[in-house]
Amino acid sequence: MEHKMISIADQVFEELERDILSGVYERGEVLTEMKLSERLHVSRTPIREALRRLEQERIIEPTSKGMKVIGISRDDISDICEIRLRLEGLAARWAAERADEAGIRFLKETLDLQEFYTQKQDPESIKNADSQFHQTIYTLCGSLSMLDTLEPLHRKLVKYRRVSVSAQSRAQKSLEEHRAIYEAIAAHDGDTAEKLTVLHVQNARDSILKRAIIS
Amino acid sequence: MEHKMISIADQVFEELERDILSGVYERGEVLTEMKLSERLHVSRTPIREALRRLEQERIIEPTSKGMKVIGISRDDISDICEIRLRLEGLAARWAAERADEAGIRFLKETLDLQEFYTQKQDPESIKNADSQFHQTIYTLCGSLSMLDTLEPLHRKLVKYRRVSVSAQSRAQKSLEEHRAIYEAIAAHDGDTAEKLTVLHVQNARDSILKRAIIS
DNA sequence: CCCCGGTTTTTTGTATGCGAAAAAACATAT
DNA sequence: ATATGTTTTTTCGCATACAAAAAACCGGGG
Repeated sequence: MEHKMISIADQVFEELERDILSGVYERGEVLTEMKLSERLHVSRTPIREALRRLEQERIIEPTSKGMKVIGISRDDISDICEIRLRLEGLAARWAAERADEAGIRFLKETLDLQEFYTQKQDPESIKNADSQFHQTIYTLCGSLSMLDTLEPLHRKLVKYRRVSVSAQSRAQKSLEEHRAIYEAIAAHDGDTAEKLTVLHVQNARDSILKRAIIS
Repeated sequence: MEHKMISIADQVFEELERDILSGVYERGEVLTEMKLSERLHVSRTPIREALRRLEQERIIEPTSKGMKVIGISRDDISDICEIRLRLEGLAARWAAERADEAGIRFLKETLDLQEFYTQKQDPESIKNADSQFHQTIYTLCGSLSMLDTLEPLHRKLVKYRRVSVSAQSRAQKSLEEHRAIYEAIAAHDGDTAEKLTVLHVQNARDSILKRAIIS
């Protein structure tokens, strides 16, 4: 079978995105193709490609001299949460209505994983499993447009979600909410799935906005 | 400071996007860098960049041999309309709450333009003015995340909007709905703006889905 | 002191070459 | 005739060289 070849450009993109979102590169810092090229020991071509993708996601911004790292303001976070509030419920509804058994089993697996790490109290892994649960719903909902819409928004919050979910009480509650959402989706109960998801996103928003001190 | 220079890559992107969305390149057709390179008389580099952006917007899809033009199904259109239904109202609300006087004046101008072309019965220009009105609201709402979310969705529908709006009765009705929305935004009445916009998007959806025979 | 012209430097934009990987075409043996 | 192995072609990924544009610099005149 054919292996999925991971291009250098992809690796650079992921590395830069991770490093920017996790603060390795600070807000306002200017990245130039040349500097990154010698820093990462690859030619400018894949660097350019990665920068273009970051630009399209508004993680960086072109300036007269290089690309500037864009910060995310408290208002941005609030707006993104509001947008998610309107969409995640619909995504969950569609997942409930459209997912097949294999998809539901896969969702169960991600849920089990989250449960495992929550018991372990491993914040980084909890965050990943939490994200995975949402991303899986985006996929199960059977609309690429929904996936393309929610995924970038979700990714932008991931930095602040880590802070949020690392409060053990919130992690526990998040797990319970996920479980309820899963049950509704597994039962193909769109109404309940949507309702529960809206509540979940509201709670997540409150948790993020309460704790987030935006740099 | 000199004026911004429009790169060849940008031009190629816009040309390809337009040609794909308007059917010059058909669904399923495979585009290779070399062919496009000689067809458009530019090197592979800007072609590559444009193709990458089209790929990210899921307008084309990588295959073993070249990039394949992705079609948009009736279900896709329906889903996109449903997503817009949840978001456009919020965008209009924010625009009403946040836009300044200059922004409102600008919105008025796009509305006047639409009125002009509607009287002229010039379908292509009507479509553009109609799109412009929505895009302006996305901008006025003061959330880049909202802009980035709604703009790609809106662009994907533009092909079918043309068909829809070319029905004179719908064009007239759309204009009236826009005017009402404008009034609400100009009066900073978020509730009304949201309500009217939801109705407007519903009507637009019905109009598109009724007429669209997806190739 | 400031500002205005031209020059230098920095940085991005584009073209092109080379090699790898995969697909296609071909040939050969059973 | 088909299956399998080999060569040829296609296509992309990456690196690099060169061009163009914009920013920074600098020296002379107000």
